[in-house]
Amino acid sequence: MNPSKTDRRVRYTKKLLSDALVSLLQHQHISSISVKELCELADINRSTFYTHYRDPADLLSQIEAEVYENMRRHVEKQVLKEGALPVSQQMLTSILEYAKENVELFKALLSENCDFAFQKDILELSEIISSRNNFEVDTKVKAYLRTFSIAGCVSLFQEWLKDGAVESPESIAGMTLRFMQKGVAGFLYD
Amino acid sequence: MNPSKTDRRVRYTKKLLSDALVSLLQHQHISSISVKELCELADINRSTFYTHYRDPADLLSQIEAEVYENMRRHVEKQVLKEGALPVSQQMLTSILEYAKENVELFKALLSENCDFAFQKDILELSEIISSRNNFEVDTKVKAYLRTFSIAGCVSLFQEWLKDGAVESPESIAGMTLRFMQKGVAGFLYD
DNA sequence: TATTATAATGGACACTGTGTTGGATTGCAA
DNA sequence: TTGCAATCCAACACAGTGTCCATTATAATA
Repeated sequence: MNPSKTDRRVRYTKKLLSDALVSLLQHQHISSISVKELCELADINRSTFYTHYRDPADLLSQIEAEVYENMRRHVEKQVLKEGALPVSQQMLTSILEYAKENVELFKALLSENCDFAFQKDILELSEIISSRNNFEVDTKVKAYLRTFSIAGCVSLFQEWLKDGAVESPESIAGMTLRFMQKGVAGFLYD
Repeated sequence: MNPSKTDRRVRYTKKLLSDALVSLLQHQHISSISVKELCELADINRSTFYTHYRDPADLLSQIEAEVYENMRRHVEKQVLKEGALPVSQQMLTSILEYAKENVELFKALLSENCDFAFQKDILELSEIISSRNNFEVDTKVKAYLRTFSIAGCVSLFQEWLKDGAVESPESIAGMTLRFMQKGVAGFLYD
């Protein structure tokens, strides 16, 4: 299908490099990862790396784009099912299930070791989802609220993943929505 | 007072290097900042840098420690004044005023270009402040709530600073507390 | 002010990672 | 089987690193 991936060798090489990068990102920031160590871990020749990517950040952005695309499809499917405008329990659960199936990957992409492009994508995605939520208010305050909520969400997910994603996606989704909608209040009286 | 700072030359050198680092941190991640470019910007000899710091991250952690100490004192003074346990409007306002007086510095320390040590310090500080808030509940949920709230806070502050800190510290403090306490609800009906 | 201690400078060193090249080798696809 | 593209491998000049040491400049203080 994808012309750049017809050759099995290419696919294999890219997979090895991606896996190696995700693995390194568990402990190091993207800008401190050298091409050399990445290639050694992936057991790929350094020259080969350069035939596919400009540098590790380039590889990262391609991984991000791919995962984002998967998430967008996930969300779209969910929207079709429910026609949901505000973020629903089901929507969030579905996303978290996908994350749980790819723990290491999501841990890496959401962590401080990445360039936050992924988090910015999520912010964008959330704007698309709730864009029709147009109660007319000061847009600046609205922007602050969105920033507050999404950052809170993402950090909560991070912690969940870091601790091994033991709780069910459902319960995390429910908790997150309560925090978003009611803050501390939603925590106390429930 | 501080024996390591008796010599004026040392103080001056350290100041130049700190300023240069904060300036570079506006646009680059700490782990991508080279000693060379840092010294060129500060107009300090590279050898001199090494007599004071191990690497740029070392310098950063010293800056962080100093700012954190200032913040801790700030908070303590406020606690004495009010004996406040939950974070109060005054407490937050006071912190934000301090941040506004040092915009570039706080932008750098809170940004994605730092190692998050500072944000972790803030999390710790918040735990100290609200430690006596011991309504007995599932501590895991409580931990998630704290993560959610602090991350939201920090991101909101980041955005405020990035846009030039035009709003008053009071209004930002008020908004933040409403978000924390009531979430979206606190935004809608007010 | 003159003296002394020490901080900063500037140049040199070996070392490591970078990005590129050209040629040899491997293995996919048709 | 053959042709072609992907991978490997060795070598290259170049950048930044961290550590010297001799020299210069300047702060502290007698």
